[in-house]
Amino acid sequence: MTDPMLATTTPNCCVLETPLDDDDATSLAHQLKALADPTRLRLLSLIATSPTGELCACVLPAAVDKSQPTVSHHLSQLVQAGVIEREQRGKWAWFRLNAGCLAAIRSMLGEHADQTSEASTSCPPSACVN
Amino acid sequence: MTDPMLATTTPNCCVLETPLDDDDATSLAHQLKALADPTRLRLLSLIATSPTGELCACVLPAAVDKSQPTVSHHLSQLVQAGVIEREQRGKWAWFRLNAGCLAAIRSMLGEHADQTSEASTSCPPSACVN
DNA sequence: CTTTCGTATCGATGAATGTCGATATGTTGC
DNA sequence: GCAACATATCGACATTCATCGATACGAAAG
Repeated sequence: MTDPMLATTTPNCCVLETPLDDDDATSLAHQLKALADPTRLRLLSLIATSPTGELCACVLPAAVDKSQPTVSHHLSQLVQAGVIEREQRGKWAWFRLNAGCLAAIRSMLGEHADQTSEASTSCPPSACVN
Repeated sequence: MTDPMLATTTPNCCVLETPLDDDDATSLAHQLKALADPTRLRLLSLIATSPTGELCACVLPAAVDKSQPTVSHHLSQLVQAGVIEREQRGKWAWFRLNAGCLAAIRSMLGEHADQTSEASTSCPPSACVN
């Protein structure tokens, strides 16, 4: 209605199709914020790449070199964001990836961002880390 | 080498393939942090959905209802992260999406996150916003 | 050259966040 | 019930960050 050149495949789902309203922007920002931390990304990555598809919390403090409360805190953030799922098994807590959530976040970042431009700079050349 | 069940399409690029080392996690976290703010997401979305593909900075403070210094600050963050590009044209600054960067971030979140699971919860039911 | 106007930088401030030690909760085994 | 252990919660602290007013920079116009 507002813009005739859009409406290709996805109606109004992602950042590249329709200007986000405040609510959508806030909720997407929440999701991304849950991912936007080195320790949480490493935890997520460890869980996601586990051969069995799940990982016991007991190995994680050592794996990411952080204290047990810190790891517990980060795991809670990831669970609350819906990126991973928690299961109590005896006295151990096991975590599993929720791939659907990650896919949803990815699609919010643009369903067809690939065909639009073939990675001009890929991203920041080197200024990225700072 | 470490895990025989991987190596499907992407070698070692994303969170779902290989456990991230500290450096990769830090740089990905930086990228995501640049996106993980409601105001920046709205700015990005406005620029990305502009019919001409670019937008003058002069319209943005009103568009997102934030002060001019605040908008300038957020635009700088997005430029530094490589998500948008800046071009000085006369006394106006114009911004354009760098779709390649967004695609790169998306692929870091998982090339084939789609086929792994069909959005069980999609994401957090409603607890997401808080 | 001076004024005007768009944008960036500076300084300050209040809020959010990552981290950890201490402690509470909860589950297993004796 | 009690001891042992895995995990969560609490309180505190340092750091980061979003925001804005004031101001500096830069380019166009007169």
